[in-house]
Amino acid sequence: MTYPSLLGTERMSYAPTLLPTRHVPLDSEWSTLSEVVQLLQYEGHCSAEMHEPVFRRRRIRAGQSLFLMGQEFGGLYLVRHGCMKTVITHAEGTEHVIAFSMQGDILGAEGACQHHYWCESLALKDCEVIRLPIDEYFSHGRASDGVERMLYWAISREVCRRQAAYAIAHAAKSEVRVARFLIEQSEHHAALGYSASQFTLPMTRRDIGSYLSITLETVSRALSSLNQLQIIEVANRDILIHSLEELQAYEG
Amino acid sequence: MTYPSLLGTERMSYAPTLLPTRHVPLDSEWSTLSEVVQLLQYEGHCSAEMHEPVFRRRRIRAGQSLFLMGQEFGGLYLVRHGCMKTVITHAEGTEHVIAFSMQGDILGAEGACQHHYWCESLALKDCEVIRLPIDEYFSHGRASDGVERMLYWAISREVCRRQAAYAIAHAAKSEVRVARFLIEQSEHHAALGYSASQFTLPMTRRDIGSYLSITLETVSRALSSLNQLQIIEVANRDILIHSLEELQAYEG
DNA sequence: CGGAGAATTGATATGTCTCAACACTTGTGG
DNA sequence: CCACAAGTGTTGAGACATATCAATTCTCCG
Repeated sequence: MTYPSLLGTERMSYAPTLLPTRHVPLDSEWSTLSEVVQLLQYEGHCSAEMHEPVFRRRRIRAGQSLFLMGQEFGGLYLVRHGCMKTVITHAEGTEHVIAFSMQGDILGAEGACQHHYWCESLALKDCEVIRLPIDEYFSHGRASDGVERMLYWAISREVCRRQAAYAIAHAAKSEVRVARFLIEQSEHHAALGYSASQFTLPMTRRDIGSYLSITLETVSRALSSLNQLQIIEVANRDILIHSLEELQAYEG
Repeated sequence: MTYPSLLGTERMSYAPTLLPTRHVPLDSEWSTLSEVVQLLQYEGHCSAEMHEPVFRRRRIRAGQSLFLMGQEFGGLYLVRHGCMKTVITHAEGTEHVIAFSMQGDILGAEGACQHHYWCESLALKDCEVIRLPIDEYFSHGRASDGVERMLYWAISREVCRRQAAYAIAHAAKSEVRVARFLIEQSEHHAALGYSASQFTLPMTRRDIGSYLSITLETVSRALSSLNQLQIIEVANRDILIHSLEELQAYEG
């Protein structure tokens, strides 16, 4: 039911990291605005320095949390490598997956209007994320160099993502939900330049089920069913989509 | 199945309306930044003029659309009076309600990172909305007077709302979904200074069902069930919550 | 190799959908 | 003002999909 590897969740301090200070920790690395713009696929303009290493990176090992529910807001995070899942834990202890994030995705957007994160983001595989200190931009009232606008643009993109996820999870039948989930994954991979027809899922059937509001057994059966229909080929977490058209047209 | 009153959907032109031009239409009215800040319950700072009438209002009669799916983005809208619903229409023609919005809520947030609205927002009752021309702020590269930041803050709040809606619609049992929906409505009313325990729903059972991914019959049965349990009292769209605690604790 | 979690598959239980009938509400026009 | 129509809401019976419980195999990792 629970993930034992989560027990080792580490916290971090949120010292200002907008610019490298005199004492740069040996294990830290920094990203440039240029890299951030590229990862976000942002097409707007930034007048700030593009090639200075000003955005701190952070590694998260599989199973570890980036931030916890209720934790003080410490900025957005941009996924550089790896795969994360974001969950809400209800009072009764039940976990609910609300998003899977990969390269170029934003984490923590729901904390930007609050002072706390509303959910927990944790790594499915070893990850590297870039901290985007929107909280510092916000509180320091910095000059308008286009960076803040880019960060808010990224947040508004998150609204679209959540909306799309909502639509996927609301399809009538479980097999259709699973089909649309696979399409979402496929498109996400394609957008990053990877194969749209062949990929390995980083999450368990239970996670997929939680995301789609169905049980893990139903996810498994749906995948087997789509497999038998020759629309996809499933081997554990390896997915091969034989016909994206059939998958998109699939309505049960 | 469909709403006949929607047929009369009117379109409007999106001429720049940031400042009143020489030809102010007789039927138009304008809101001040002060009013917008108050409606949004925004606590940040704006250095712009607070009491100039710069934000155009627009009336929408019950059943009419504010914007349609795929329509070119023309800014955010802030609800001043009335009640709206936002729907996605799928290729097959099925409608899916993704949000109900009332006073102080933002519409069109998903269009801010695109050039088009992704969904349709239409009035459940006669409404008045205020246009927030974030598109013009964005394209004109305006000075940093705090207004743009406020608009993006409003968008980030939308991420939280969508997330909350997601959690509500993902509860295991239909009665729990309906219970949580009522709690959401109650809290929304309370936040606006209205009664948390007594209110009239502006939407049909079908709309509620679409929002919660259940059928209208199931919504009706759930309400009847909660009524019989003495937790609430239902008479058509009039809701009286006898015990908010029991409603929150209700798990089937 | 052994153990724990992950995944598949089956049998049964249960909740929701579907189809249907009926009562209530609202708005319109004679 | 009433009759009527169309939409809204409630309730019931049966069909169907998914959840639940259970057994087995697979996979990964120490």
